[in-house]
Amino acid sequence: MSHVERDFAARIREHGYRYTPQRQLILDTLCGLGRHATVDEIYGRIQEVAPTISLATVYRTVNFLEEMNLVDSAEIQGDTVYEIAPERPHHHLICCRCGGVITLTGDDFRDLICHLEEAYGFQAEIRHLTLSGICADCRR
Amino acid sequence: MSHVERDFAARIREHGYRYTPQRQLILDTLCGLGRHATVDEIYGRIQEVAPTISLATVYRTVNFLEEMNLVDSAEIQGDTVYEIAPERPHHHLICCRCGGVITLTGDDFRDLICHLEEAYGFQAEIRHLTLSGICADCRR
DNA sequence: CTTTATGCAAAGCCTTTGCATATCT
DNA sequence: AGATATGCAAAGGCTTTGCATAAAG
Repeated sequence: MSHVERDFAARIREHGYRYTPQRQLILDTLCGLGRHATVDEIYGRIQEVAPTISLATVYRTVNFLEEMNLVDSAEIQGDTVYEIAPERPHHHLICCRCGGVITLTGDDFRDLICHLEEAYGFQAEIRHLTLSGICADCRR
Repeated sequence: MSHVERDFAARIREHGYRYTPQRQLILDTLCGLGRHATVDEIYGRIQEVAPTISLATVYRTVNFLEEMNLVDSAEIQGDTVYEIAPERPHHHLICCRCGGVITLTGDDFRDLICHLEEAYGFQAEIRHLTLSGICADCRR
């Protein structure tokens, strides 16, 4: 169990909730995947290890973990996907052609945010953005 | 019937499909609303005028119109919404607090697109983006 | 006339929920 | 002990689909 996982447990218990095997397993699965996953993907993976876990629990758990801010959700091409919430804001570039995902962890959006604030007084909260386009490989 | 509507008819017929009263009515409704609308909102409005139109037709029609590139869809706070596809790319800033929508029609994203291309070789296709944040009014 | 579109009703998904049981603190 | 979480099964909502009928070109 890494210190990251212990942080999960602490963050959950702080709020008076329980760190159950199911919640741990779902967090582990998402950590292991290291990418976006649908509820069905999570459920499938988990069934190999713990076949008694129910789909309802996966749904309840991802919603719960999202509320705890331990997990982020996004809508990608009609699917709702989940992933471990990164410490820092991050963003994804998704290639329409090959489906590849580029993850941005830097400040690529800082200028845009400043611009929107100056031009419209709008304080953009861009923590997890997904943009479509064509990646470098596919353009060749 | 404005010239815009005639364009719709032409665009549909060009592809060998038919410009039916139902399709016209749904396009009219979206034009009249001038904003995002859910299928239910469209259906509700239309029922006041043409109560015989079916919900299935509204679903089929918005999908059809989206395929014709006459209508855009977006996912806003869990709802799928539709609107007339603008000639030019445009974007929305949505205030988390008041729900207000600011529509951007300018080149606010040009710098960002250039940056992503330079930094990652990624050719972003940003035609209809929705960002969350807090609007100027609510910040006061 | 031929093909496409519609209305209706039924089926399909994905997701949530009620309730009894089990489990965590 | 007392509250929360789980599993199961059922219900809910939204969306799609099959089929016969109607209507557009």
